[in-house]
Amino acid sequence: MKTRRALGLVGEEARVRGWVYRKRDLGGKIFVVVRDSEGVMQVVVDRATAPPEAVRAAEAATIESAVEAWGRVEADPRAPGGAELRAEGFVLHSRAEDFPIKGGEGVDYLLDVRHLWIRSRRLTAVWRLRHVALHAMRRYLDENGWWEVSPPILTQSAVEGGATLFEVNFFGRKAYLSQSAQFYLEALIYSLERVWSLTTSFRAERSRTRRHLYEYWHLETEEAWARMRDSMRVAAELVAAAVRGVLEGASEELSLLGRSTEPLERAARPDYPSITYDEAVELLRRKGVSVEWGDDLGADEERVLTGYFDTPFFVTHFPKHLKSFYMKPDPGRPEVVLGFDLLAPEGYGEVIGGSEREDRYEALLARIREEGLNPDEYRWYLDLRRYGSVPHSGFGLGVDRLVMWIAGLDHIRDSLPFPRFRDRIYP
RNA sequence: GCCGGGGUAGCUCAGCGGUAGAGCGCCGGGCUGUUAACCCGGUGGUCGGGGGUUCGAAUCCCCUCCCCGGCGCCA
Repeated sequence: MKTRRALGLVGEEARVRGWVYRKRDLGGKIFVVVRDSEGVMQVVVDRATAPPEAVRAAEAATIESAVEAWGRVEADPRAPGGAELRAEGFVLHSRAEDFPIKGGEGVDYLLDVRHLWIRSRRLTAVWRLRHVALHAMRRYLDENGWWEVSPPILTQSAVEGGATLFEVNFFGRKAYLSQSAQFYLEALIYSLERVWSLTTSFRAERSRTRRHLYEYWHLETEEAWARMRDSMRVAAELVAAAVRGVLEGASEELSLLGRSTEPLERAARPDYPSITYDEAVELLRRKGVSVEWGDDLGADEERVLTGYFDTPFFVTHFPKHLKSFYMKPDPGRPEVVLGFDLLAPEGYGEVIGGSEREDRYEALLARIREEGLNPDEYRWYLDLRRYGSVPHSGFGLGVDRLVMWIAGLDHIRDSLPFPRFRDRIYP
């Protein structure tokens, strides 16, 4: 049985198995803290009362050895969790060699032994929290009429800039790892209308920040007939659903991670404020940041802006030249586009980017040419505007960034088990 | 790509021209209740790699590789 259940069986017999988390061998007793997928439990092997073979096994057990123990559960305030197993039997299933992680190691070293580091209680709590957040978002989409679809990862052309593509050899031809499923989702709205996907996206930007991965988990939506505001509402509801899901289903993980729940409670309702790019520039100037209209909002600017809000918030209507060619210009103000970002508070920054898409063939073609892109490469994408084009909008959510904010992590690498960032590809 | 910091024992680091060090870990011993247990003893090194200066280089110089923090780019 799991340690969590065994801890509640005071006065009864229990049997637990797992890995040695801590071991303290005193003269008369051996204390072995056993870790499993649900927590830890202390096993006490008493040299005076336990069978000799159990004592020998406990003596031989090293940190991270796989063990199994059985006996009576007794309440004891000195035991972690308030109860412990008084061993009547103890078996060493597999003795671990000297475990290379003892505590106090540096990040570089720990990343080299990431396959072992991921056993830590802290990281385990993150994976659980992540599961809960993803589950909550999937459930929200499912209950609101969205179809989950499976777009390709191997693609021929870019969605974002071409300089940041990972190239692969496709039987002698060049192909690329997907940066975004957006174009494929756009193709699917003509039959399913509301679609979403969860895929890995790849960006070969040589970023050295704590919020970039080369390979990240991308939750994207696309909806026919939807305007920018419709898409923003979905984005807010999706994030709020994830936050609520974690508050309800991962409260122990939040507390193990030392995460304050106050910012999360404020974000549990999807009524996030929204400002335009123009207003953002105005707010920044008021704080003494020197920005000109048309400048991109960098990390410093984002940080200042997040100081104005204590919930996630939107920034909308960016200057056209700052954003991708597929975003639709505002009909009343063609120098800005109907695009939006959702920024997480507490300095975490951009979690979602979305827009209403350009749905007119000629306008899209003109924008592709304006950007110096080759229209031939976007032929099938342009085709979508030739056969029953409709207004549509969508967004992409960085799952890892959302988890990073919800869990209160100080680096995106710990939002997933084997992060691909910097020059790390091992393990 | 740019700016800054750093590579010395298994790990974290000190040493910064004159015989390679500490703490932790590990191994052995002790201890009837530990919470990263404690006490005693032992173990441990291509000083990231290459070249140079010097009587002598971990230490100074050049090249190179790797790591960390930040910027830009984005999710």
